[in-house]
Amino acid sequence: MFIGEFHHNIDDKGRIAIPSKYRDILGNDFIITRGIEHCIYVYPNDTFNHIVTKLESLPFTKKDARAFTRFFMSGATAIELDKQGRANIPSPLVSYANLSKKCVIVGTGDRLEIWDEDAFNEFMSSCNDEMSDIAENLFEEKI
Amino acid sequence: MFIGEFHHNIDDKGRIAIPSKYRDILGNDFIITRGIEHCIYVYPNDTFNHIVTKLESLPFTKKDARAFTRFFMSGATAIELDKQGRANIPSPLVSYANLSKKCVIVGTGDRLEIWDEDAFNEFMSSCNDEMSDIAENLFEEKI
DNA sequence: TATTTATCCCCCACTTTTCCCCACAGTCTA
DNA sequence: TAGACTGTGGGGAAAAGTGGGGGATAAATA
Repeated sequence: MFIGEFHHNIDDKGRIAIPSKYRDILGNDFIITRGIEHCIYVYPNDTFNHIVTKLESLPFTKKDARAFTRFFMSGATAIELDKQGRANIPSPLVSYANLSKKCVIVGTGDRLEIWDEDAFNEFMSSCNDEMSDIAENLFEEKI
Repeated sequence: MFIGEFHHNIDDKGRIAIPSKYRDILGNDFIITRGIEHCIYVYPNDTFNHIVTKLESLPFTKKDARAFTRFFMSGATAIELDKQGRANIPSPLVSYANLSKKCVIVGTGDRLEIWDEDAFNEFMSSCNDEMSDIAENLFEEKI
């Protein structure tokens, strides 16, 4: 399970070090793709394949299915870590997530997310106040 | 499986390089045809044949079936890559997809899509805002 | 039928990008 | 304090993408 928050730099070549703590779970190759809030999702192969299977069950004749599949699959890239444990982020994803230099890598259970540091701080502070309301509607009964 | 996003140029002769990453899956000959959002779909032969079978199962007595089959089949062309790994796009498809110079080639699971860069950016930014909503309604239960 | 015109491929050469390797600095551990 | 590990930066070789020229084949015209 992915937990925690790490602050790493992405360099001019689009390389960013994956926290060593995660490498055991991720292995040497895995998938990254566009995330919904302009961040990057990092999935172990199994998890990603599972989502793809779900998406493939949707017909391409449905507009929303096309849009989401395009969004999700076109952003996806198979990553292999180099000997230093870094992932090479393709430039379309770098610009999608507005990664400049300072990045944040956070674990969110079944995946990692890579954020631009400023964007992450902004997002977190913007919903900190609402968190009480957000939590309110998540579950009906006791968890 | 086709994933990823590549930015290539189409030249005056209508040639565009298919990303080398895809050539293994596609092989040397495959099918391209009109896609729904004014882009070009690229299918391996098997996949294309499978869709054709599906379309043929629709009765020609239905107006929509006739229209869509006509749309899909009339645009189709068999492509052979040249020795540089480029596909020659027939001019009707070039104009259908408004390809000028800068193009985007994206993988969407079972096929590739070739877009004019401007058109692609426009489409993606137009549905970026909705992507959260779209994702919201795609699945009811956990995927 | 012969000549011209156009089209399509193939090949070569250049540029750009990508990938892989090495090196260094800071931190933690034994 | 020495050694190992982690994160960061840069250089060089190889691959991928791009553009243009030339020859073969097909179409068009006299």
